[in-house]
Order: sequence, then structure tokens, then C-alpha cells
Amino acid sequence: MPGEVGSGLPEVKLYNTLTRVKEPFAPIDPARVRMYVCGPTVYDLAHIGNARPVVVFDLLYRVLRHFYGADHVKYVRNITDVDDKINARAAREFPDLPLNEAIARVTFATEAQFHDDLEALGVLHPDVEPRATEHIGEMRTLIERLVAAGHAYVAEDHVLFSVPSMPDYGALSRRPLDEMIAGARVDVAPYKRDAMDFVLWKPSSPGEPGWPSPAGIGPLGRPGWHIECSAMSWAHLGETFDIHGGGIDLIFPHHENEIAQSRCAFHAGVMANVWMHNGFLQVEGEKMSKSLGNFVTIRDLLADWPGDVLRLNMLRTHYRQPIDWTVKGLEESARTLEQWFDAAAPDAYPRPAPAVLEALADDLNTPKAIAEMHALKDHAGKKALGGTLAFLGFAPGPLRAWRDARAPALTIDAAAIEARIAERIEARRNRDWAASDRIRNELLELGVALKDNKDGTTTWEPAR
RNA sequence: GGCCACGUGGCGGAGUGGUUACGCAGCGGACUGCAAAUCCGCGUACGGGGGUUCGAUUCCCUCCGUGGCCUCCA
Repeated sequence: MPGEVGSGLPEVKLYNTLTRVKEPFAPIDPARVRMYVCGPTVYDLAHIGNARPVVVFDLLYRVLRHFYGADHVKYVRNITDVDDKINARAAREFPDLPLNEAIARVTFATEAQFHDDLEALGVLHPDVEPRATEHIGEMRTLIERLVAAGHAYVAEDHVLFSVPSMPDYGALSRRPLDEMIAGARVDVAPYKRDAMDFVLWKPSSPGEPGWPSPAGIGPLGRPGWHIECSAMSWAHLGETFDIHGGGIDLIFPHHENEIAQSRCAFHAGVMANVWMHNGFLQVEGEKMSKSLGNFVTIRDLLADWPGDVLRLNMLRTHYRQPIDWTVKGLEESARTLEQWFDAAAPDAYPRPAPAVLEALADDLNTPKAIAEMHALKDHAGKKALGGTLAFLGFAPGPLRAWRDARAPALTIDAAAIEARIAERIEARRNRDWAASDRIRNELLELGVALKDNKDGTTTWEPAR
């Protein structure tokens, strides 16, 4: 069994937000490693910040598959397709359509865009990609259980989770309840028994998406924000599973509330054993926001860069650190990737070099892994580098196509270049350096860079 | 206001209680008619102030700065 002592594989260690410590990863069942990652709410084009968890947890997925076997890891990443932001966008975008039809258009189109983006980023498909609207039944079941157990109550056709009913609420975000209440800046809905209580289910007005409500509520309703992840992880991974991931901003309230719902519904001590959170992303040193005008979608970036460059740029920073997304960084990433592909042996199997794997096993230390890849390039590790690149999901084709497309169009054809080179070789033979340099400069003006090789030949390539 | 992160050399970015990160840029050398490319080599660092310690960039306190969460958010 991979991972056991003596197998030669390093131990997988992961930083756990629950304990705030890096700990050895021990799956509940090594034959069935289970991971859930919060996917997008499909109301708008995904931005580069959305890409971070996708890329990071794709890498973790690859590492886990390597350690435990591809058939022994189950990765679930959901699509949240019921949400008031979706409703608002749909009403704005398609004011003449019935709301439900407008919503279907928004979610369908956004999900398709998201999948296109991820395709270009080269991430693997999760094993299951459930949609929230396909799991309304599980949500109702969870809510019924919570009401029956006294962890939730009905008020004005809403169902609310009773936070005080859970003594250790707040363990993930480490927020003592009294402090949260003291710092609360929101108006508390009058039907809440406690300011911290959150919505599990709410009534829908006519025209809004609605489903039969739980807990004896008459009007149709729709789920609150957090219940869908409890329902989908339960449906596909069970009551308790190994890893739950997402962006650091989801720690509170989203993940805290997921934990509350799932643990109280199942009377379980844990929902997931390991909670992992990727850090935030800034753009050119500033917070990304629509008002600042620096809101960068994945689609925008893919217009200028191959997906692999975006991937590498994402992984140059450790996943828990903040990352500053810059054009300069992208240029450096592109150059690094080009060097690797130029050096790597092309026919290698997709498998990580041991030193790279060791770095990745240590809480996805990608900067260390990248350093090890540079070492492979420099020494007798060209085949291992190729295998590592393939393991990480990098393929040379798109980068080469991008590089070719990016080079300025040559206004001179290859035969003419060769003729000029021959001319220059003749000039050099005659020690006519002025003529030689003139030809070289003229060609450079035309976008052709000459290289005088040690064997006396001269070759050319498009100037960068 | 409350809570939580982060602050490493020109830039990006790991890591560690005492010894090389790594990459980019820069500098020097080799090669070259001169370059380019390539190869070899080199440098500068751990936000400020206290404390613990034989010794701290690494632990503790504090201050400053940046960012995040507390409301939708990856």
C-alpha cells in the first residue's frame, strides 16, 4: 500500500485550519480518499481569484492519486446554481423572460464558460461535479433532521439554524460567540432567536425559484447559502470525509456553518478531518475589485497567455500565502516554462521526480518543487523533468503555439534568410566584420536573430 | 471596534534556533572578430524595538505596515 513505511514514498503532510498545524495525512479509508472543494456560484465569469482553489486542489488531487491510486481518490467539486446573486443577474440580463428561464440561461452559460476556462487551465475533472439544484431533496432531509434534533427552528416560513444549540460552534474560525455578536454590524432579522442564527431555508416569492419546503412550511422556498455544501458532500462522500477545501474567505461563515449543519444533523464529532484554505490574490498590488477596474477574469488572461503559464504562475507561490498577480510574474512564469520544455526529454511518463514529490507531499510546497525542477533541468534529470511536467499537467503544445503566434510576423522568408546568412559567412571568411555586422543587424530589424554556433554554422530564430 | 494572517536580498519566493534555498534581474569569467545564445562563478536578506538563549531571520512580547474576515465573495 502506498504511503506505508518502507514503500519509499514520503509522508503526506497537510496544514489543517482546524488545528492550525501541519499534520500527517491519514485518510479514514486509504482505499477511498475523499475530498470536497467548494466550487463556484455560477452567476458571472470566473475571475483569476476563483482559479486559485481550482488549481491548488487539482494539484492536491494529483498528489493524492499518486499516493493512493487514481481509483482510490474521490474528488467532489460542486456547482452552486441556486443563489440570490444568480436571480439578480438573471432578472437584469433577461428582463423579458420568466425568471426561472432567465436563471437557467445564466447558470447554463456561466457553467459552460467556467468549464472552458478550466479546460484551458489544464486541471483534471473532479470525479463528481454536483449541482445544488440536483440535491434539494438532501437539503430538505438535513433540515428536517436539524429541526427534529432541536438545532433548527421555523420562523415566518424560514428555517433557521440555532447557533446556541451547538456548544462548540466557531471552532474552525476560532471566534468566540460573544465576540462575534459584539462585533456584528448587520441588522438582525426580527424572526431570529439569536443574532448569530443563520438561514437554512427561506420562502420564495412567486416567480422566484422555489421547491416544496421542509418542516411543514406551506409556501415554496429555496435553500440558504450554506446548506447546499452539506447536502452535496453528504450525498457523494458520506457523513464524515477526509479533506474539505476552499478559499480562506470561506472559513467564516460558510465553512463554519457547513460544519454546524453537518455535525448536528449527523451527531458527528467532525465533518471533515482536514480543512484546507488557499490564500487570497491581489492584482498588481491592489485588491481586485470591479470599482478599481482591475477585475481580471480567467477569460481575459487566456486571451493573452497559455493556460499553463497561468497555472505555473499560480503555483509559484505557496497556496496558503497571499499572491500578487502581475504581468511581470506571468512573463517570468512563461520564460521558466519555456526553459523547462526546451530541456525536458519529451517521451517521459507522467510521474514526479522523487525530490519534487517530496516537496509536494509537504503541504504542497510548490516553490520548493519548482526549485527541484530547476535542478533537474541543470543536471542529468531531463527525463525526470519531462515526467514531472506531465505529472503536473503541463503540456508543451499550447506554449509553443503561443510563442509562435506571439512572434512578430516575419517579412522575409526562410530562403532569403539563408541567402543572407550565406552572404554573411562569406563576409566573415573575408574578415569583413563591418559587412558581417550589417547583415546581422538588418536581419535583426526584420525580427531574425542569428546565432553563430561553435561548429562554425549559423542558425536563426525569431527574435524575442 | 473585534478576530486572523502576512512583512525575507533590486524583484519574485521557500526554509530553518547556529552551516547553500531556488528563479529573474545585476556583476565577473569562458566562448566569440564583436555580439547573441550557452556554460562557469559572485554579491547583497530576513519591518522597528525589547525579551528568552551560549547563539534568533527562525521562539515570546510590543510597535509599525500590508492584507483578510466580521455583510455577498476563492
